[in-house]
Amino acid sequence: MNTAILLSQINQYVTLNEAETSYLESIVITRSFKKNEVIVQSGEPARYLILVNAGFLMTYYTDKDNVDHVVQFASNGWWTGDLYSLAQDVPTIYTTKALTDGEVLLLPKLAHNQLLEKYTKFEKYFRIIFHNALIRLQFRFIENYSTTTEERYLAFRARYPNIEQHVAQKYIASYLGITPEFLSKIRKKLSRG
Amino acid sequence: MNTAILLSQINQYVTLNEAETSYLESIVITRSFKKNEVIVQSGEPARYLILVNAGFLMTYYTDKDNVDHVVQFASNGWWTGDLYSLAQDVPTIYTTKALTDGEVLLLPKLAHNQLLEKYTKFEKYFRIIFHNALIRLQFRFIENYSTTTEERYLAFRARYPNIEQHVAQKYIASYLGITPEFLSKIRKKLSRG
DNA sequence: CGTCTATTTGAATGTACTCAAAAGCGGTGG
DNA sequence: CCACCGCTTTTGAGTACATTCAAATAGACG
Repeated sequence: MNTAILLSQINQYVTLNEAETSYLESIVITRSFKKNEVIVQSGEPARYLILVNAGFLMTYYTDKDNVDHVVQFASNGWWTGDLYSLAQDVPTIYTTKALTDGEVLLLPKLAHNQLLEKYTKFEKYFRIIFHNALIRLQFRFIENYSTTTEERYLAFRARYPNIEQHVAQKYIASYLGITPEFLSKIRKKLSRG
Repeated sequence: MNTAILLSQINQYVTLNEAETSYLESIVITRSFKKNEVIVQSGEPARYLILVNAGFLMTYYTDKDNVDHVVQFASNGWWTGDLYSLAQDVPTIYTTKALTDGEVLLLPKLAHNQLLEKYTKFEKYFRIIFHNALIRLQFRFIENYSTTTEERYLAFRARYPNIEQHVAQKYIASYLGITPEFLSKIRKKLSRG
């Protein structure tokens, strides 16, 4: 089992001893996936926190008019998973799908809770992880209010240069909150100007 | 010093013993404020996590074109403060201002760090707080993509019925990400139809 | 090669914005 | 207590950004 990425992720913020490391390794599940495979299906309760070990994933939700909206692209070292569904045991509205072949580590809900209870170091780790995720989401939020769509597309390309090659433009449009047609027009404008 | 709200806030998620309670009480600072007073000024590094004890606050940031965008209204029992500025010691882009007379409890940055180190129960508490804040922000995010502006205004009114009376319409418009003129037109339409 | 899906292009439409002016409202001083 | 001042809200006209719908073109993959 390849937990190197998980451990280096965690050791950025806390220093795990042997007991903590081996306990963690004993409870995570490795799962490999193929391109286009669905890792988490909306409508079912979320069961895992997911860490991407290799490859690319995207997560989208389906609104009441049956339109998909991409909310996250995830690669190497990124956590994903529906915290709300995990906490409340309600069906998740998110679907997570593979953009490439790859591998994830699954941390089952129950194991996660036990981990927090058994070693407070993981309380600290997840406190920091949630803290950082909150800051990033706040940043994305205010970016939406103070930049044009064109600027946001350029920022996206700058921030995730290696994602664009794996994902259809319509999903990038969805992530940016615009239609594929309009993204196509922005790209045309940029290539001319 | 009135720490009742703080303690009941925290005891929703963890159970503090006497040592933890009295330590916490020894490090928070009470500060009362008047309507229109600025609690935190953008441009300076954030120094406190802030819990509202009484009254209403709003937090907004000022973008590169000098336009204000309201990001949060806070009342009784709500935390506020710029996590990024606190963590990185950079100037905050947010200004926090009083909408009414009231009182806040201030948790200084250093005291917060000491609290986390000294009692791991607070790691758990803040892990949960950040976790919940993240879920709420994710929800707000997807709401923006899948509802009309009119629906968002109605949802806002339903969610914060007691805030509308304290705050100028232009700030609600700002919170919703629209111009005051457009909110006025939405309201006219709603009152007719 | 053919089929299916993604992307591009264009025309018509709609949603929200800008700018300007009028009306409403609250607080302050005479 | 009322009149005035400054700020907020309303209203309207014109405009810009982004959407919808439809059709043409390009690409991917069996």
